[in-house]
Amino acid sequence: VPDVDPGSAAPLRRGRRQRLSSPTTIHDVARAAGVAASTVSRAFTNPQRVNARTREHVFAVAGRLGYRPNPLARALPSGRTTTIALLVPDITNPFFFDLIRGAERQASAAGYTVVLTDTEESPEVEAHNVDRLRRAVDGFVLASSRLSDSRIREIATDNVVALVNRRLDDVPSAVADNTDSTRQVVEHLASLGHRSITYLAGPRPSWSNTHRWNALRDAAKRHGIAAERLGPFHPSVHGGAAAADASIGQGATAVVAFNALVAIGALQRFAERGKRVPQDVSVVGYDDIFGADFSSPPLTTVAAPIQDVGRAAIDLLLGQLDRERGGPNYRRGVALASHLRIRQSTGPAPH
Amino acid sequence: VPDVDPGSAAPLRRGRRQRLSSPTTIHDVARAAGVAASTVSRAFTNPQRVNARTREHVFAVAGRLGYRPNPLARALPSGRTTTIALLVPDITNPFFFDLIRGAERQASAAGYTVVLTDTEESPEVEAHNVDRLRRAVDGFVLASSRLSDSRIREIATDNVVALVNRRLDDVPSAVADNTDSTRQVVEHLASLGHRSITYLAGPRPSWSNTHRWNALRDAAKRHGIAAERLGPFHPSVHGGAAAADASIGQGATAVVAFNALVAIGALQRFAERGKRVPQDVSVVGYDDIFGADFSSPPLTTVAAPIQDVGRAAIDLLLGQLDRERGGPNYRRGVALASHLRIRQSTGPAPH
DNA sequence: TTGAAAGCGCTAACAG
DNA sequence: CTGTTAGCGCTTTCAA
Repeated sequence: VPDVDPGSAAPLRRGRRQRLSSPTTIHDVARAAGVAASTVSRAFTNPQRVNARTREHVFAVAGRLGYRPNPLARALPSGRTTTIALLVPDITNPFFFDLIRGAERQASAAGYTVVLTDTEESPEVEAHNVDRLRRAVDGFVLASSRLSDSRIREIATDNVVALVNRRLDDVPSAVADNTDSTRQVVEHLASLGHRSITYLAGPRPSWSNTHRWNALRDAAKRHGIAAERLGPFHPSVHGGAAAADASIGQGATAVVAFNALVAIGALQRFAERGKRVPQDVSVVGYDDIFGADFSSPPLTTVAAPIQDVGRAAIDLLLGQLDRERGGPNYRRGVALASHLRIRQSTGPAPH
Repeated sequence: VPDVDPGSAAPLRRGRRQRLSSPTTIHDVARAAGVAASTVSRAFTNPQRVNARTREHVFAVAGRLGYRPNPLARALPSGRTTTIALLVPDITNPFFFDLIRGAERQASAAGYTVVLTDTEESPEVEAHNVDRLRRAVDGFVLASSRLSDSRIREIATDNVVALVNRRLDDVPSAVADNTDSTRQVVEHLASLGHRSITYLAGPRPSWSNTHRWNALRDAAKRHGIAAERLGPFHPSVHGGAAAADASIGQGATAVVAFNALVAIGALQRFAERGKRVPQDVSVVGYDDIFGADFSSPPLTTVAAPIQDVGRAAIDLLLGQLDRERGGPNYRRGVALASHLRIRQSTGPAPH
């Protein structure tokens, strides 16, 4: 690569981005190929509507010139950015890894880019991010949204939205259904002789939190077992420590934590406080995250096909996008079943 | 849920995005404020270059109309997207959480959006993602890139890039420096009576892998200790199982794993194979990830301020962007020191 | 300090 | 099947 053309003193570096050689445009290709710019455009966006020979010629020239369509310029007139925003409340929660990966893969497969933002458990940050990305994406996947129902409806009015782990009329959603798996949890604990279950609650705005608690309370009632609720606690290992202390104060023998982070935090705190798991207290957590299988002791969890949930959410979103363009594939929502995965943190009730 | 509004036959849904009321533009504001569109534009991008009174008036009108600048339209003429791409080789590796969060926070603080992509340990996917995002972002942060030096140089020629955990002349980078912490590892193991250390290698294209192995070999030599290398292994818990088996075959008494995922996988495999840690074999891993503190036994690790590394990488990138616009704050690179965090996976050499 | 005008690179009618 | 022509919403000279 020759360093600099000695003939040109100052030029070559005009424009605002000095070292970036100004990229090949549709016009460069058109000129070099001896066709109109619109033909080049069509060749790329609607190949079947241009003569096979000219099309191949255009592609050849474009390839030779290293032409790459500018996604921004493409998005402006069409309104379509082929970008999807994925909002999660806590990017450091391993629960979201698989969700993110599933969503990313499904989106990539469809030619979409996903921009990921961390809302840090704050409804305000979440709303602000939506606002900021509004015109830069084709739609939003709100995962475990902390926004109010009304705020979500509002957003869904003038944006394409799919929800994850949240149910709301008229807004498509992909959720992990914990109804049956929670029943399994209750029966598992009941069979071990537990007469009372303490739920360590997560964030109030979390739909999953309510869903899980309701399922637990109902199943417990059906089995004639007491169900208590403590919290809410921050959905992290730190929150788990607080939750453990609270449950000790309450004399719990079996706790079911809002999520595995809280459960793992509780496990650690129980150990510090001299409570043996599962001899003194049994611990169950939702979400079979990384680490749940090697905690001390390994954690009994409710496992959901979360990568599939991520995929489904993207499908729901793309379905709506297609519907807007007249496509038929639009679904109201999906619920994927989860199941109990028994490990060593649950055992017979004490006494 | 009412199925369909019976009152509206077909209308209400015109344009390509039916239910989206066409958003307020700069022209709407201009008209309503009785000024030229360019004045509205200036008011938002260069406030000090428009009369204070008109500026306030424009803002008032814009606020009343709910005007939001369209980032795409803004990016087209200016070439600036205020978006940064962050590429990581494995989004499910907890190591990257804090990196991502640090980068995200620093970027947001500067008004930038980050798009995150998972390259799944593949140089091809990585190169492809760069290519695809080329014109949609202002710059790239390549974290633990799996690309070759020459490919990275090539990319850095016509893109703004910052590297994480990779050193390369002329390309700014933020790295966790493991030189001193690796010396600490060697001295720690030596003081426990180990005479030989086995390194469980990570991906060949990983700079960290080479960096760590070199540091280990050098420190071992200085202490008159043997250093062996096994691998490469896939940088995951699965790779760790293979690594454990290999090290058992080799009779290792002290292993240092490329990363904590491999170390945790090895821990599990050692347990399955009846090897006690640390009585039979000591285990150390790089990266003090989520889970390292509650594995069985808790893992001795090399901990780095990885969130700060993420921040630094963004700073490096923004520094270059500013330099392109004439700003001075441009730095070649930063190296943040890491340190040994001793837990229970290391102990006296057997015999 | 402000307005008019010319694009940024691409898409999408509309003719031909 | 292909070319011409208008923009998409905004920025940015250039004059006034």
